[in-house]
This record gives sequence, C-alpha cells and structure tokens, in this order.
Amino acid sequence: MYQYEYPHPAVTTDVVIFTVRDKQLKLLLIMRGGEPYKGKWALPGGFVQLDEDLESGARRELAEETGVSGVYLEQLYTYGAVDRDPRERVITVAYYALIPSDQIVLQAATDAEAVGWFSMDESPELAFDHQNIVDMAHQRLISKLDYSTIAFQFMPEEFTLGELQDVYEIILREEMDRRNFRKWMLALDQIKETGNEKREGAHRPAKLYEVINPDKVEIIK
Amino acid sequence: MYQYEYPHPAVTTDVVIFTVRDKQLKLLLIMRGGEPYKGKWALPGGFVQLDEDLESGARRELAEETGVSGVYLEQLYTYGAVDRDPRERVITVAYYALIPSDQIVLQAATDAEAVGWFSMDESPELAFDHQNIVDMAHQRLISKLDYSTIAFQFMPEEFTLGELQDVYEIILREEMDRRNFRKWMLALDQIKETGNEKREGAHRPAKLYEVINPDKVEIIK
DNA sequence: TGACTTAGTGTAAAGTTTACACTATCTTGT
DNA sequence: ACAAGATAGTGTAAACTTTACACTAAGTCA
Repeated sequence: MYQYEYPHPAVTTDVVIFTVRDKQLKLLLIMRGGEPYKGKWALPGGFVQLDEDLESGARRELAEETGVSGVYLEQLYTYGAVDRDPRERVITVAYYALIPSDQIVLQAATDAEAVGWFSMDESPELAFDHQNIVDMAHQRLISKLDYSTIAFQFMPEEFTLGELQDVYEIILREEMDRRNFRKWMLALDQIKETGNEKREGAHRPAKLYEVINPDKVEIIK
Repeated sequence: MYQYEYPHPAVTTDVVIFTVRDKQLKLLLIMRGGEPYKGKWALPGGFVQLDEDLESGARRELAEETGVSGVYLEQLYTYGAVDRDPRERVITVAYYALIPSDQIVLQAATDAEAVGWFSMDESPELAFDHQNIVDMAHQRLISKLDYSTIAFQFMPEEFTLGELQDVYEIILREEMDRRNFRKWMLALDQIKETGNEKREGAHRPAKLYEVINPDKVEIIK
C-alpha cells in the first residue's frame, strides 16, 4: 500500500501509433482484457512508474504491448477530465508515434491481449476518451506534414519520391502535382539520392533517396 | 491519509502568465514561502484537486495566487522528469495565460507570498525546472503570433493599430513596416473600427478597433 | 515491336510579400 | 496665429513564391 497526506490521481501514458500501409493511414489498437471497457479496443498505455520519466514510460508501454521500439515519439496533450476513468481519477499524458511501414513487427508483445492495425476510416469504437485523443493526434499529424519533415518518419531507409508523395497524399487526402512535389521536396535539402534504383513493375525504375538527418524532425518554411 | 495499491505521483498545474506593458513582455512570478526553493521565484501553481479537471485547477490557482481570472489559457506541455521536485515525484501540467495590460490587478491574492511582474529580459533565477517551462511558453507564444490571432489576447477592448503593432514588435523583437502591417491585419478580417478615436499627445488621433470574435483565437493563413 | 506503366523534367501565369515616402491632424511653444 | 514636432494614415511597383500544366524516358509483357 502507498500512503499520501493528500489525494493523488493516477497517471498513465497512452500512445497513438500511426503507420501508412496499403494506401491507408493506420492506427494500432489493443483489445482490453479487463474491466472497465473489457473487450473494447483502446490505445496502448499504462501507469507511469515512479522511477521513469513520462516519455520512458510511454516507450516502455509501447514496447511491452506492441513490440515496437526506437520510433519517433512526441508528446501530444494531457487529458484530465474528472470522470474520464470510472475507477478512479486518472490523468493521462498522451503521445503519438510514427512507424515506418517496413518495421511493423506486431505481437512481439508478451501480453495476451489482441493487437491490431485499423484504418483511420474504419476504426472501431474506443474505450475511455480515446477517440478524442486519436482525433487530436490525427489533426496534429496533418498539420505537421505542412511545416515539418515528420513524414520521413513513415519511410523506410530507402524510398522513392513517388512513395514519399503517396504518404503525403494518403494523409492529407489530396492529390499533389508530381513536378511541384519533387521541386518542393528537393528544395528542402532534407533527402539525397542513395545511388540505388528501385525496379519493380513494367516501367522505368525510380531513383532511391534517403533522409539526410533521419533522427531529427525539422521545422520547414 | 490517502491509500493506493500502486504508487501515485503528485500532479500539479503551473501557469506561465504573460502580459505586455511598458514596451516589454512580462512574466508573473510568485516568491516561494516554503521549502524547497524557499525565497526563490516560481510559477504560480499547485496541486490538482480530485474533483476539478486540469484547466479548472490551473484557473483556480491563477485566481488564488494572483487574482487573475477570465483570461486566455492554453495547455503547454507536461513535465515529468523523475527528480524535478526533491520531495516526491511530481508531474506538472503546464499552461500559459495571456492578460491584457489593462487587466493586471495584482495582489488580490489571499496568500501572503510576494507576487511580481518581471521583464523576460531580466527574470530572476527560478525554482524547480520552471525556467524550462518559461522558455517553452515563450517559444510557443512567438510561434503563435505568426499563425494565429493570439496577440489580440493582450489587447484591451479598444485599441489602435499602432498599439497592436507594438505588441507584435515587442514579442517578435523586430520592426515591422507600418503600411504592410495594417494591410495584413485588416485583410485578416478579425478586427473592426469602433468609430471612436484615441486622442493622446500632440498628433493626429488614431482610430480605435475592437476584435470581432474576442473569445476565440483563430488560426490564420 | 507495340502497348502499357510509372519516372522524370521546365516554364509561364497567378498570387503573395516586401520595400518604400509623402500627406493628415493634432498639440505645444513662440 | 503659425511653425515645429509628433504619430496616423495611405498606394504602388518589384521581388519572390506558388500553381498549373504536358511531354519524353525506361522499363515489362504480350
């Protein structure tokens, strides 16, 4: 038992995990194995330990529940409505993570809970206030495409300009002119040719590019 | 005494309060009356009650400690480093608030603690990790001037275009062309003439304007 | 070798942002 | 009463950025 002179809320971290695959923006959810909301889909997350900071806690939960590690993770917002959890007062610090489509190694998790990727178009009803959190993360992602290099976090080590443009078009839900996209992207000076080509399908092979500074999301413009 | 099966961190809210006055961006601080950091300046803030949500808690602390209410308040970031408070694990949800210069009613506070406004140029050493919080709030404020109407939150009900331009110039620390500033501001369609004039000093009187939608900070561009 | 598919490329028009200087209207001092 | 001094108020052209748009290149496959 832990005792305090004043009441303390519980603090959790929850993570909205995005990837782009099969021409869709997808979201990782886990099925809750216990009450409340048993059987409902929810964001991966859990209680913050007293000896780990918030981002470490989010990464730990991410790894435990989904097997995902070493990815881009950013704090989103902190949700603290009084009755957001029916058991006790729970404040959650929400993060969002972006995963390259070639790194989705599901079910390395130890927990017995079901884990699944859902298209943003057809995600199920969510536990707690998790739909709010997902909506806010989605909005933030869309905004950040415009003024940062966050989209690179979805790309594998080598990628073509066409694949990169696909990511933008899928998330922004709008077509972009190919010439203008290439001019813009190359002018940013954030990617460079690897010298390799991708030959696939009955057409001209595409040059492969890599991110110059893959660990940093730059603010552009 | 409050007992929990698992350890719970303490949760506080802290608020960075800005105003623009005397041609300077200023910050409200309170002097700590108790340990730790006794006698050091710090952000107003305090423990979240279990029956109030986070923003309500921030507003309550703001009112109690500074007498300020009804102002613009926005969540900034949540700070949770393991050792940011020497007493116990404390996670703080930081907010920032903007106050019109004609509304600064200091010391309506009941607490005996000293309260003071400090220029951002010469703010004292701060308790805990509060300097980090201030720096981040400052950065956010600067960014938001560019893509939102947040600057209106510093203005009284009626103001001149010159006064509004002063606010931009003080915070951004750069001079702006008067004609271009007016063209830009009026094109945003967010302020309108009140029909009144401000006559003050030995020069032509200035038209007074008011914000069309004063309770909402619009994203522009 | 022709049909199909995606990759790769430049230019002109439209729109936006920047630079820049003079007149208007008031107060104050002589 | 009028000159000096202060801030308010206004338009235009040049520089820069963004958008629209169509053809050739290099592969595979029938």
